[in-house]
Amino acid sequence: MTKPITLKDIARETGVHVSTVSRALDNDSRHFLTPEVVERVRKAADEMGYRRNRMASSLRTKKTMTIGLLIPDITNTLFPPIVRGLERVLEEAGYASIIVNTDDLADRESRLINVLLERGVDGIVDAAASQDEARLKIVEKQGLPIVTVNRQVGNSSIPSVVNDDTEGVRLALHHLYEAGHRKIAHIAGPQKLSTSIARLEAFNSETKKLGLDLPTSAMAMSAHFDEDEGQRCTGELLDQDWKCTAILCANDRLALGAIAEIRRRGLSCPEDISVTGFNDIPFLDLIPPGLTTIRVQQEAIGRLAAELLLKMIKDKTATVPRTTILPVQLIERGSVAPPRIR
Amino acid sequence: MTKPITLKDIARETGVHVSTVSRALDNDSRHFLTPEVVERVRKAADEMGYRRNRMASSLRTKKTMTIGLLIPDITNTLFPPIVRGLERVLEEAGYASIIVNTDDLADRESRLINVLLERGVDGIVDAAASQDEARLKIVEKQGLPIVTVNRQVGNSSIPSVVNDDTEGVRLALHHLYEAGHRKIAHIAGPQKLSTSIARLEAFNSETKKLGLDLPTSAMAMSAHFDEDEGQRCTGELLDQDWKCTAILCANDRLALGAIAEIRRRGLSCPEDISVTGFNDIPFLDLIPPGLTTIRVQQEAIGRLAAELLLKMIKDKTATVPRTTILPVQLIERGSVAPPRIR
DNA sequence: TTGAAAGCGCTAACAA
DNA sequence: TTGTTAGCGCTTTCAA
Repeated sequence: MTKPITLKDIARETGVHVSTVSRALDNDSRHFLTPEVVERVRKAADEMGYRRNRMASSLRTKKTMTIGLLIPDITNTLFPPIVRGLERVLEEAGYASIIVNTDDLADRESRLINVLLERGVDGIVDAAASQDEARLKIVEKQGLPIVTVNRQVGNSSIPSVVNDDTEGVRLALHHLYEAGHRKIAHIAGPQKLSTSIARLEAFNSETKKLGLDLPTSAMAMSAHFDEDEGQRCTGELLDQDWKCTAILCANDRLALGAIAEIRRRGLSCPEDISVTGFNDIPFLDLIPPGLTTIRVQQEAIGRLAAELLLKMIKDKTATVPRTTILPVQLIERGSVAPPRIR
Repeated sequence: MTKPITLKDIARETGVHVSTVSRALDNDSRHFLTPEVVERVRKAADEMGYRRNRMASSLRTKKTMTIGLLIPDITNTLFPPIVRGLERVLEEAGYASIIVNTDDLADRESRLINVLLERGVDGIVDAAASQDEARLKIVEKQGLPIVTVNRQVGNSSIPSVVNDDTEGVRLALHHLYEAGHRKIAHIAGPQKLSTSIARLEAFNSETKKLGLDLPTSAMAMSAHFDEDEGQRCTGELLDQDWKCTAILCANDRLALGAIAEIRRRGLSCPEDISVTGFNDIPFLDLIPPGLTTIRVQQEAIGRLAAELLLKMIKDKTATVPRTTILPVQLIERGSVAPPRIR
């Protein structure tokens, strides 16, 4: 129960003024001092077990060396890699991060942004951005650097680092097309998320380019990115008269649900119906028939976002790219086969 | 780019002293004031968009309303549920959390504890505890509340919230025994972690109680909790003269590796060799043959740890249970069958 | 019930 | 090169 050592304590011990101690301990100002003093102070600080009180220094410098990270849900395997990527570069630069889970709930988002603001974060990385940018405008108005990752906010000017959703859908679609599929359905994600919107749009425009004439009922709308919704939407798709031979899903969990529903109906994937996913979450290779999917670079997204944010923090007037798009990759496994002739 | 409103601003606006404003905004002191003043101040604060500067208040009160969370690796699916459980109860109580990843590296652990200490966290939840308690002693000596979760530190007095590792092993072992297995091997986890140690000890004592006479080579030691090590250890087990009919693995990922290696050798699970895991990570039900495992309550662990920590923060002299053990549950799937008669 | 004043620990002008 | 001084925004005695 020893109480923390302060600069004052070290000053008393070494016989110099606190400001001298402060300078000796600050790498940017130590060169103002004689090496002997610096040495003496540092040694004393070390021996006394000094630890800088960042609250106090933040109060003076207006920098907390902390950034805020908004994510929808840390238990969703999509996000931890982003967190790691972020922390890798932030930690290096001396920043810590406060992570909050919004559950994709608007009121939670507002409340949690406030939590971050109260704690004086130097910047925000938003992996939980909704399409409503009102809340983020508040942040921008404070002059606080912010970047969204994985998702973008409508047509706002907030910089974002995202996956190439369009290319991913194109890749999956062409893969199905080349396997011989013409009647391809799409299970879209929740339309309040930019990723879902982008993927649905890509699906529409690419199928058109391919000359596929799909009924509107070829698109099923999921309410959540989960297995249950994948299952429900697949049911919808299979119940109608128009019969698809393949389902391109907006993410892996929807695809897993799709495969489950296909099986439940006594059909099989890929023999009766081919399925593709998006994201390439862990363990997909172990789950039969092996989901063919689009691999995204989540950790890279985190790293790039951190670098962008750091740049914005260092120079508030820095010009940063409005959108950084990361390449995606088709991962072929067992869930796609030529359509059955029928 | 508006700069933050301070108490001073509100004081000027409402014509009262800053200390009055402070009191009006503090639920514990507002009753000293006339309701009219409170009302007037609060209204002004609201309209002006006041947001408390927690750095400043922390400096005075020595409370940051922030707790630190040490985890080995957020991308390991075992930990996010703990984080959620923690945050659920901490957020409720007005606390935010700083999460750091130690990668189970001793020097990172020290450095990151220091990061948390510099930021003046009010308490620490350590889900990355190693067996070396030296680093945590520093924390305790500061009088800073700390609790370990999932793991315990040797025979220290630091409170912990853990799963019932012993019971879990007993459950899995008896399940195998009842299926007819007598030659049961164990793939142990890294012996620097308390969970691994506890599970290995339980394996030893329970097999003894059951009267199984196992050679020491029935125990393979993994260096990491991952698939590769599971595979390597299984190779070791299968290469020797003593032939096991079942492998009890210290966690699910080791078990997944074990199954892979069994298959690679042209054998099959559970027909030739039965396998059990520990933790019940997501998607296990979708991976054939369906790993029989022990389900642990990670989110509950997080919640309980948070409640414990809060109690310790509120009352530094509070007596808290040294160990809180959560019940575990056997989840039967397809990876266990009677041994082949041979 | 409100105000005045001090100070948390630190940094940064300014002075010497 | 070092010391002096002021003050970041807040809370909390003490006094009125």
